Amino acid sequence: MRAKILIVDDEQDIQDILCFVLADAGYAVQSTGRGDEALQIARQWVPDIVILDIGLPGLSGLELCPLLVDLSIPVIVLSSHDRDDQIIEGLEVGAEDYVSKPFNLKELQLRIEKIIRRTGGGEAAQRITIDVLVVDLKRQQLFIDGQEVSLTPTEFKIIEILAKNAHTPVSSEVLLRQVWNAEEWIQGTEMVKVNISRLRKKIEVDPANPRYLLNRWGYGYLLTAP
Amino acid sequence: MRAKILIVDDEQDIQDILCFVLADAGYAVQSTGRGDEALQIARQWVPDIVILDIGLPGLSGLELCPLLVDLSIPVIVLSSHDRDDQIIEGLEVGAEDYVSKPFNLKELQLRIEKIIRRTGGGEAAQRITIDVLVVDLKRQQLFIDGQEVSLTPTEFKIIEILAKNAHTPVSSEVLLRQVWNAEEWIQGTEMVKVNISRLRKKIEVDPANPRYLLNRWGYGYLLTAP
DNA sequence: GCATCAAGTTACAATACCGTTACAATTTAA
DNA sequence: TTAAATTGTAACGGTATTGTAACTTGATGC
Repeated sequence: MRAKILIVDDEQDIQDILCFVLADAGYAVQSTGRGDEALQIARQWVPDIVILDIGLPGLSGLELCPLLVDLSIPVIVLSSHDRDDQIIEGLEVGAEDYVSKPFNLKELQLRIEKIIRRTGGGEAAQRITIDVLVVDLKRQQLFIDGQEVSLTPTEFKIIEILAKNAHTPVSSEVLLRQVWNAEEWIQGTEMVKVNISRLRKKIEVDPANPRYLLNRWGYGYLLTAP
Repeated sequence: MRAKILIVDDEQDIQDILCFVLADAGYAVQSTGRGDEALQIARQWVPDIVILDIGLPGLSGLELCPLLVDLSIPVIVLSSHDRDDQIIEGLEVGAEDYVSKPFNLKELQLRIEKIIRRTGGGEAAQRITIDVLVVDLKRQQLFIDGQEVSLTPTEFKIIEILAKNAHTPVSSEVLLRQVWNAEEWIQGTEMVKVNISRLRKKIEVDPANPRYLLNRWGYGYLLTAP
């Protein structure tokens, strides 16, 4: 899948240029000039990188940056060339990298590539995204449309296994083995049924007609998107 | 173990300043003005980071950089402010990061810390900032909103581990292992519970409804911001 | 339609986890 | 050495979670 980049800058010119160049370089790009909107997009779209102008009107870049870092999205901060202290501020609020304006496009691209290579290739997938569902394996959290849903340990284990096998059904037997470490089970699949039911109550709008956590009759359960 | 930094610059002044400042910041430092010598030191001493002036006489920085990258040592490139193309050259030969001369020392330090934290090399991350919480690892102090909170040694160890895993829950088992060096523990998690309780009394406004030091049922404790 | 089995729901009891308090043991500072 | 601070232990209560059972709903094949 193509890497997703979100551009946050109030200058329309810069938005346009970056959008064009980065889209041309093969990235999926979205852009906005407003901080609050950026946060919303970040939560729903979950970009791989955010390029953020620190001198943003409204919700300022300095405020926005740590929020993005909390979502474990790397941030490249843009700022004016002469303000030396802004570099430091930018790095202190947790930005992954810093580029000063007026910036060299090639430099920016190289820095983007570097981050993507690291976050994408380096460590084992920390989070799994299935449409609006985001499963953060490290933080043990589930997000739906950017909204956190609090799950109990067993519930999360189920979601984790289903997410790792997204779109394909997982049988109750496999779930029993993986979640409950049950090599042989005298009991039936009671626990699976009950926990699936509990899960649907939490993550589905209408638990009776699930949209994400589906069942394939005779095969098992699967996590998917509408 | 302290992180090791090798400084490669032909200007004696810069060598001296960097040596002094970085040694003061708690790093183990070596420096040289010659490219071939730098390579030799890198092979034998195996620094965690090399700070490399790209405009080096003899074996040039541009040639040296990829050799260091081959040794999987991250490189921060130093270069003159006005030469824009040097940034690109620097990044293209595999440098991890770039700082232009005349550089701001604080910026350089932050970039060093960032790389070290990522590569997991030496544990030289001096301070960890989580919103209004600042954990000073070197001085063993905790600040909340700039106000110092005095902690006992064990309390600080707990905060340190939680800070290093900011926003992600750490289980009692891990805490026991890391704080009390308990490979196997006959006792239960009593000490963890009690110490967390004591910590909350110190750092929370309302210990019964904590805002920073939270617990996620079944997962563990985490340090976060409201 | 009906028997059968998979799947969903509900309620309840057992359990695991967490927070607090008090007190003893230990270490540190004066 | 004494006093204070720190740390470990035990016990209790409250609450979230989990397993179990009974029952209902829905799908499938004859």
